[in-house]
Order: sequence, then C-alpha cells, then structure tokens
Amino acid sequence: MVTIPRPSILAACPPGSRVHTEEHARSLDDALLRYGLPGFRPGQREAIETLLAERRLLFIAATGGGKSLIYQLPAILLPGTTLVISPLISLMLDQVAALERRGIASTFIASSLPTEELRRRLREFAAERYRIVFITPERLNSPRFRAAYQMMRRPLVAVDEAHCISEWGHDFRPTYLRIGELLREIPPDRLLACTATATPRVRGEILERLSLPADTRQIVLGFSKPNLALSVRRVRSVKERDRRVGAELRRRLGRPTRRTKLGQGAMIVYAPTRGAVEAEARRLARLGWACRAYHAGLEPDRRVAVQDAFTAGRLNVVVATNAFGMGIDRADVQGVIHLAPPGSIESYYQEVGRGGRGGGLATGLLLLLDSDVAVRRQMIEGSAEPSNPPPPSAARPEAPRPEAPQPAGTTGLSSLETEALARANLERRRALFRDLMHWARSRACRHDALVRYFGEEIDSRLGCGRCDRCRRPWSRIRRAWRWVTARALSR
DNA sequence: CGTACCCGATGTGTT
Repeated sequence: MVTIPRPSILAACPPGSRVHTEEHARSLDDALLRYGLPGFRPGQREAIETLLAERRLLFIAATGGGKSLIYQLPAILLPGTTLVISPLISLMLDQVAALERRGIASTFIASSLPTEELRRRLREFAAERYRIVFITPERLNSPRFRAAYQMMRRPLVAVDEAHCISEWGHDFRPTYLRIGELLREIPPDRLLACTATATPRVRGEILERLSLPADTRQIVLGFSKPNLALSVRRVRSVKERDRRVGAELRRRLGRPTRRTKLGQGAMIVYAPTRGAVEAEARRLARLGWACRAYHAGLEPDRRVAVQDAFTAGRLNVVVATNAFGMGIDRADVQGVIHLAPPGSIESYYQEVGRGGRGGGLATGLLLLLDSDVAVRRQMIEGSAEPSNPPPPSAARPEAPRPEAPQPAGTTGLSSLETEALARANLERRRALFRDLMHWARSRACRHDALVRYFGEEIDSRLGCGRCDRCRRPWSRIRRAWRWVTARALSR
C-alpha cells in the first residue's frame, strides 16, 4: 500500500475566504437564481456551504440528486476557473451542453478534439475565459495543461464519479489513483469529490487517494430506492434463462412492438460479454422487440446512435455490457435484467439504478445460471494477471516491441511491488464478487441489504415489501408479526 | 474475458 504522508493538497487560502457570513448566504441564493433554479433541494445548500467554508467535501447522492449543482454554483461564485474531472468524454459533452443552455462559459479539453481546436481551448483556458472546464484525470499528466493551470487561479477542483478512483484506478485506468499526487504542484483552493455509490470503505479510499484528511466532511444523501422491486432467480439452463427474460419483458412492456415512444416504458438487459450481448439482442429482435446491442466493440458512431435512439424513445430494449450506463438519462426505464451477475454490489446497484428514475415502479431481475457465474469468476481471475497481459502473438506479429518488462516511465515500482499490487487487487475483486453472491443468496430484504451495504442505518425492519424476499409468504407473516409486536410495545 | 483515456512512433499519400 502506497500511502501519501502529505496532509492536504489544498492550497493555503486567505483566512477571510473561510468565513461564512449572512452575506455569503444571500449570495448563494442570488447565484441560484442567476443559475435559473427557484430553490435548493435537500442537502444541496448544506453541501455548498460546507465546501465553501471547509474547502473540502465528499458528496454522495443518488443520480438525480443534484450533484452537479454542488460544483457549478461555487464555480459561478468564485473567481477563476473550476476544473471538473470526469471519466468519460461523452459525460463532459452532456455537461457542457447543459451549462451552455444556462449561459455559463464552459468547455472540455480532451483528445477527441482536432489539434487546432485543442490548442485554441487551451489558450482560452489559460486566459481564464471559462468558468468551468471539464477534463479527464489523464489530462493532469499533460505538461502543457499543467503549465497553463499553474499560472491560473484555482478556486475548485471537482472529481465527478469519484467511485472510479476505487473501481477503475487499480487496473483499468491507473491515473485515477494518482489524481491527488498530480494535483500536488497545482493545488486548488477547494476540492470536491462526488459520486452516487460508495461504501464507507470506498469513501475512505477516495479521501486517501485525493490526499484529503480522513475527517473531511461527508454528506451522504442516501442510497434507498424504494421504487425498485428487486429479485434474484436461480435458473437451471439457458432455455430457462431465456424464458424468464421474455416473461419479464412482457410483464413490464406488454407485447413486443417495434413502434415505441418515450414514456411507454423501456428495459435494459445486461449481459456479461460482447458475444452474449450480440446473441441476446438477436434473439430478442427475432421475438419482435425494438431492441439493439450496445458494447464497446461497436463503431463509435453506432454507439452514439444506439444510445440516442434509446434516450429518445425510439428503442425500448437495449442489450448491453457494462459499457452502457453512465450518462444514460431516461425516466421511464421500467426494469433492468441481468443475464449474469456483475462483479460487485456497487456495479449492480449502479446498473439496476438506471431503472425507475422517473419515480415509477421498476423491477430489477438478476438471473443466476451456474455457467454465467463461472464466466464472471473467470473474468475476475483473468483480469488481475501481472499488469496488462500482452495480446496473443498472432495479434501484431510485425511490431517488434523493445524488451521492456516494466513500463517504468510513470511508476517507479519494482516487479515485486507490481506483483504484490496485482495480487491485492485480485483479492479485492474476489471479495467484491463474494459480497454480491452473498447478497444474492441472503434471505434478507434485497433493498434493505443493499442500503445497509452502503453503510446506511435502517431503523425499520419491515423490509421494502416489494422484493422477492419480502414477498415470500413466511416473510409477510413475520413482517406482520413484527408490526403487531412493535405496536404493542409502543403503547 | 469488460470498462477508456492518452497524443506519439510510424507509415502513406499529397502538393
């Protein structure tokens, strides 16, 4: 474990800026009006005030809980350029579009831009023409970017989707683990991390990796999604799995139809591999559903087309790998089906949480077929091979790579250390999957167990009343009994 | 056997 001794990466701030006053509060309301909103939603004002007064905050709220306002409002109030670190270029596009509609000068800087445009934006950035600039964590490595930012005012850095630090940093996108380190020479006055899903453990890791003190205030608005009706079904064969999927689609959407509209309902079907996605999408299309496959192996244009068709309501079923999700905003998703278990409760919660955004009832059906569970296990075991396993020799025969056992350019780790990290990461992923399977097999209320996993206290032991566990007869009787005894005791 | 950034070495065709 690499621990960073520095207590804080925040820049020293003039003491006056920490004082919170009546005047300050009024300027918040003014800013909100200018922003175009009539009032704060629960928790938002407190979060912004905390960020302004204490200069650091970990903010956790379900999707739609108004996370972006927590950095956007301070960005309007504070002089200088606020930086938002975001995992996906597609997310940055959405955010910039939304800010432009509000008349806030913002942009993103990413490799997707033509060189000339990239240069222009860097110039404008350096001249502090933007209120908010979106970047990926990798951009913090760029010398040109760093040099520009170093000369600028740095009121706030916000790490959006901060769970990526823990979810991706350990293997897939290592820069996520180094954000704190990369900010050391360009320290912002304030630092905000926000996400919709993080266990207490992950929250601790986020703070640690960002070099924020462990007592940094955490505002957690809650994980409960009572409108989700969750169930887990063990299935014996592919045939039975197929039948369950079809039945669930019909139950939620009615008869298969190719004519779909926004508001009529939609479903997301998650599959573990690209191959399984393609196969299932073909099967469902044959059955008459307006459905498309989505995974990272598709042409970029096609991915955008499928996502747009889904959010616009021209499709009501998407079969996808975990590539589908972040930034998907459709209110009438009535259910999420998992053909196979994802790698963790965090992933499951993120994915199933794409249902019921509009507040209506939505179902989550997780199917467990032994061979699919095995596929997930293989993915976990295979993923943590020492660093990136080189592609099979057939892939690029004419590219003679210089003998470089260590890509030692960025990390100064010995092979022993990298191996130890890989092993720890493997253990970590095994444990995450164990937790998911434990949850799947547990007899507790699905909803309550999920919420408890994320560290939220549950006072009512009555269950959600909607999940498969709560709907079993013995469970209903026990619940009724508890209710009666609780009432009797309270007299 | 899934998830995404990065701009940099190399090659091909144009004026």
